[in-house]
Amino acid sequence: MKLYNTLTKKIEEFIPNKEGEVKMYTCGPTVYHYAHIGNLRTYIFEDILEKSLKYLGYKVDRVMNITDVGHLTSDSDSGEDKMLKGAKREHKTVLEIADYYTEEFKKDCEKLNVRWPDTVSKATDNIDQYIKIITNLLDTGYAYLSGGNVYFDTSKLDDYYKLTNHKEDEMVVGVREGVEEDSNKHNQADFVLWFTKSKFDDQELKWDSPWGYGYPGWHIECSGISMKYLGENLDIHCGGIDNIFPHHTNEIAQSESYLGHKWCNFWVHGEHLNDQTGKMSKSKGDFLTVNLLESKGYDPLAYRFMCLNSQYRKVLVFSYEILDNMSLSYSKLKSKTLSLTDNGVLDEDKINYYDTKFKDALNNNLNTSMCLTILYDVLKDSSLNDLTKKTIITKFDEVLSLDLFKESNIDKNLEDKINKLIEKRNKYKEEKNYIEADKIRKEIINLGVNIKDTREGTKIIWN
RNA sequence: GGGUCUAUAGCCAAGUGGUAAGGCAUGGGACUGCAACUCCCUGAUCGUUGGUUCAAAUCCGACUAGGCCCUCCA
Repeated sequence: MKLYNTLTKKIEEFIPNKEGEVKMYTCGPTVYHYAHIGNLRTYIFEDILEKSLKYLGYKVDRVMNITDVGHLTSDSDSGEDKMLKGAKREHKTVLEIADYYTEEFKKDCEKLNVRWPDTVSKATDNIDQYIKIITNLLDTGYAYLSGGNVYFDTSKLDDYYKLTNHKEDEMVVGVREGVEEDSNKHNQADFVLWFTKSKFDDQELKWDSPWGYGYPGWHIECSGISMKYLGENLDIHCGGIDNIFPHHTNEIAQSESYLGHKWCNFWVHGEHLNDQTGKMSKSKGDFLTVNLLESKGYDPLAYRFMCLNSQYRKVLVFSYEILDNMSLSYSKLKSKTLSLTDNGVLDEDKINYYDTKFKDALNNNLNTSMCLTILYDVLKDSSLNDLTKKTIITKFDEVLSLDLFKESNIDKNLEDKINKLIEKRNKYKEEKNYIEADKIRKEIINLGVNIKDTREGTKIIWN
């Protein structure tokens, strides 16, 4: 499989450390608020990657963290803890907040058919692991104590910026507002591994450590959890593109210093979903959640379809115009797949032919847009019988996960009611009383469904 | 200022050197009492500009526009 590797800035052939097996780590959410659909885009991408690897025959072992402590609004000692901020906002404890939003995140994933990873671990469940790593980094001189906190010493590394090509001299400190420099640091780029001293004394979650009562920095959790569950050699590390710096840069620094060897060969990052003004964020403009889209009548899977129509490395811009367009495409596609029958005999040659094309598209840096084109090709191929089409597309949907053969939930009472109305309408139609017939049609449409007159009679079209 | 990515029809988008996939919309037609659904037909020389080449949307340079990162972020 060819994938773009942020580490080399090239599309490369993906080769795992152990043939046929992939150890994959993906950065999880900080559960202090609802996820917006931009956040979820990354999880959709990771889901597609995981399922593609499996489709191509790899055994995939995937781990994700849940950040429920330590993620500050800044990496200097001046930041506010995101979790704490969420708890204050809602007058709850940090743990209540974490549990609540973890569940909400899980629900969003279910709605988007994002598979929950095999191993999902909370940052607060692995404190001993972080302490083990930090102790080692202090022993080997990669870390130092200052002002009560433990820092990683980036000056010990020649290639700290290898993921970004940043040049330290050219870096602009405080590009963002509200970033204060931490005077305890020896170098500008150093980062905190363990806090015992924060300006925010009311930090709820703290643990004993060799350096005092405190809590871990944000970056150490991903390194710790990854190594605990996936070992010393990782094959793929994913995340949103914004994580490249500083989060992933710091993960590499601390992990490789700890291990004494290269840690992860492939870094794969998902591009953002932007709104028309640029980056989507929770603090600005519409807070687009899956729930919001649903309340406006959109199927969450139409959003998944929208993501698949693009490619994970391309900026995707959100607008309701585009979502409307994609919703329509999606429902048309689905009505086609749902109308496929079980008639015919399986054509193994054709199945293999399309399966190969589909795999080629996935192999090509997850060309999901091409995957959809192949899907349309299958539907249009007049040499294929329905059963063969259905078999091929069912396989595709293992990766695409668009529920292409899942009927929407039909309300039985509503169905009866509509059928009665249709009967009534047909009577009027026979009498050529089209005024009354149209009235009934309008009534049916007002119930939220459509009808279609066919040779076999009137059919209900469920939206 | 440094880094990084992008620029293809109204919209989404494929294309990785040989004369532009696909989807949605639009327009026309079939079907219909009219419609909806469905089906058929219908559109672009690829941001601008140099260069390499027999041949470039595809490679190289410049320019223009835009996104993101440079210690919140997916």
